[in-house]
Amino acid sequence: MAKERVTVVDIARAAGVSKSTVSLVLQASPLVNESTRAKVNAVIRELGYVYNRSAANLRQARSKIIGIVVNDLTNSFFAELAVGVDEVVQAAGFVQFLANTSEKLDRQREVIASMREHGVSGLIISPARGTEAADLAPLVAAGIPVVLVVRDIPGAGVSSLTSDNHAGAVAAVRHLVERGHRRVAFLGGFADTAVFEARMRGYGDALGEAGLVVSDDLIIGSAPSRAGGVTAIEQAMMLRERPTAALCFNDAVAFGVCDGLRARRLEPGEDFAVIGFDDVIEAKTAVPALTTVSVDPQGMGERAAELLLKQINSGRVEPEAIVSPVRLAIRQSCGAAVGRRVKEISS
Amino acid sequence: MAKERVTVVDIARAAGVSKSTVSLVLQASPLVNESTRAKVNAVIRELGYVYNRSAANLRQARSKIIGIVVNDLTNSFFAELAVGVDEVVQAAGFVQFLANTSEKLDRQREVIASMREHGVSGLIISPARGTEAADLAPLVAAGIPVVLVVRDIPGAGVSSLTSDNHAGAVAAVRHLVERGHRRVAFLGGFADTAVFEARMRGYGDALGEAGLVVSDDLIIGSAPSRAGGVTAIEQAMMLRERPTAALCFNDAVAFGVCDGLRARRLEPGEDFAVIGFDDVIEAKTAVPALTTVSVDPQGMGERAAELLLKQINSGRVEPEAIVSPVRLAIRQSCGAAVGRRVKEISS
DNA sequence: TGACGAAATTGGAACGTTCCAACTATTAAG
DNA sequence: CTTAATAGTTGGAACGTTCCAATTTCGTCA
Repeated sequence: MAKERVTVVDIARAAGVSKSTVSLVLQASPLVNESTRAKVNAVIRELGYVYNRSAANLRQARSKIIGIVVNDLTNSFFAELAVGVDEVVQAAGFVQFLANTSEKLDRQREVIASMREHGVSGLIISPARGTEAADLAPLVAAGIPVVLVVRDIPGAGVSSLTSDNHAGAVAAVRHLVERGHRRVAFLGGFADTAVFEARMRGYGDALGEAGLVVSDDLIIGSAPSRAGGVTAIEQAMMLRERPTAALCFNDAVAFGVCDGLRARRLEPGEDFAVIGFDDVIEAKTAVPALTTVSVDPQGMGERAAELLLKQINSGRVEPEAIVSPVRLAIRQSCGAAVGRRVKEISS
Repeated sequence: MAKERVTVVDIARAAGVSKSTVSLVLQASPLVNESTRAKVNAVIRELGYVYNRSAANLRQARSKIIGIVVNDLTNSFFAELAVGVDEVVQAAGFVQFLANTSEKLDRQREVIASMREHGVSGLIISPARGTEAADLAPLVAAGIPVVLVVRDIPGAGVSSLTSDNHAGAVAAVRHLVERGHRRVAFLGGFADTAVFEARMRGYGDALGEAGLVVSDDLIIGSAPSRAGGVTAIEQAMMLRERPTAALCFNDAVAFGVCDGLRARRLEPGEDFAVIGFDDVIEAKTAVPALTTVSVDPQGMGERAAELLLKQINSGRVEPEAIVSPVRLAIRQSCGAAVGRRVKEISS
């Protein structure tokens, strides 16, 4: 069944008008008379016509597709970001190509090339580690709007939307210090990323302003995952002078830190204060609820999409670097003023 | 810059061959001479040519795009499923359209329509709740291969890939019973889904074969989320005769149950046995590591993609309903043989 | 040397849409 | 009653590729 494709000329013939008129109807043009529009629409429904976007894309340049490439979909931060993007992109009548690079540069190169071939009218990219400005050059040369999210790439000449990592870290550490902590660790994350650098700098600055020295022992990198958090806290607890609190690179690490604490019979939030970063949805409902620097990934996805759409519609526009403010969501996991509760069972 | 698009005829002219030859080179046809192939490829690189898939799609029917629609990307089970799909689909030279429906039927209708317009050559769908066979009818009428994942829709006449929910539940409950539990609850999930029905039936059957009665009190539905798990276990703990173990609808619920348990100062795995369903990546690293029915979401995505690709390549093929086996991954969260450890601090 | 088959190459007609300029009806103004 | 303006409608030429049938080039064998 459905051997032959139904095309505009088929409905034109059936409706007794020209294909041009049908095309006008499809584009909801105000030029066509109300009654003919109704008739054409009726025939469209009747014959089960489906619009062929490949043909349309061929004729006109613009394409109603936007691409989104993320470095790790498995991380719920990025999954939420993607649904944020999808939300606004869909509402604008676009459709999203989503690709996952798993932090692999060659994979990223492939998917970007593939998206270009499909004529995406814009790209939202959370770049894989090690992405350079040169990787994006062909895109900007071709005049394709690009919005970088989460990780900025200096000198790429495209818009970016990042969160205020430095301010967030400062706020978190300040809070910890106010609650009496003197030995605060910075746990998790890969040291060679800009995000890590900014958060760690905020951590150091806040410590400094409180007159505390920052000790390299207390900065422990790891994979930015739950498993990484477990190993980081283990390492931290091997220190002679153990920390009593930690700012974690992200929420996944923070959850891992909580796990590791429990494995040592320490209750996060009571025996040790932990603060995360990102505020993924589970942060609110976890036990103890995670105190974290709220970045609102879904909202970030939405804003990135809006920014991209704006650039797409208004032709070419100046690249802008937006850093969105963050706020500290204070919940239970940082509840420990030092010594508030003396743990009976030691070790 | 890059005012004019570079097309096949441009490279044909520059390479001193015809556009047909260029097209042949692009398709890696064995028909063309090795030396001309090299020359053409050189020119392609030199001029920065990018292939126009819209034009190609227009000419030929097939499109190198597959669509994947999931009901909740925010749930890491589906995120992992999506990366599994992406993996094999990308390796096969396809690209994926991913859309999130948030369980909304009209959203689903829209995205499926949009994907058809883009000429996807196949669809992997994890249908929103309430999806009916009629919703998929236009797709099968148009001869577009569809693979349903996770949730099957009876009578839709398309292939499906589900996990053996019944057997998994049976294995889990059997394990609990062997460890001495008599009052086992079934927590979380919406009662009106086929997946819920299958898992609950397995739960009931296993109880029955052990000579235990199934009590409606112990079957407590909730949203299939972490928050839902918290409320479900709270409700369970209000019962006069409390359960000592629970099979949860999925891992998210199981994590919520653990949270709720801790909020009552009960340690999951010691004071109460909990088993999840799905085996998301965090299950392994959580503390306590979650005993769960392993479904391998990523592998499932891969198999779904392979199945779809097979159908796409081999023209039309009989719809097949595959139910993939599951295994019980025994970890710590079910560690409690009843009474094995007497909790000192009661309440 | 000529003929033949195989290997390469090629021009032109699609594919289904949009855009443009031109056209026809209809209405309003003089 | 003519003219001008306005509202709708229309045919045909693109867009960049693939496919087909036809053609050229080449090596081989009688």
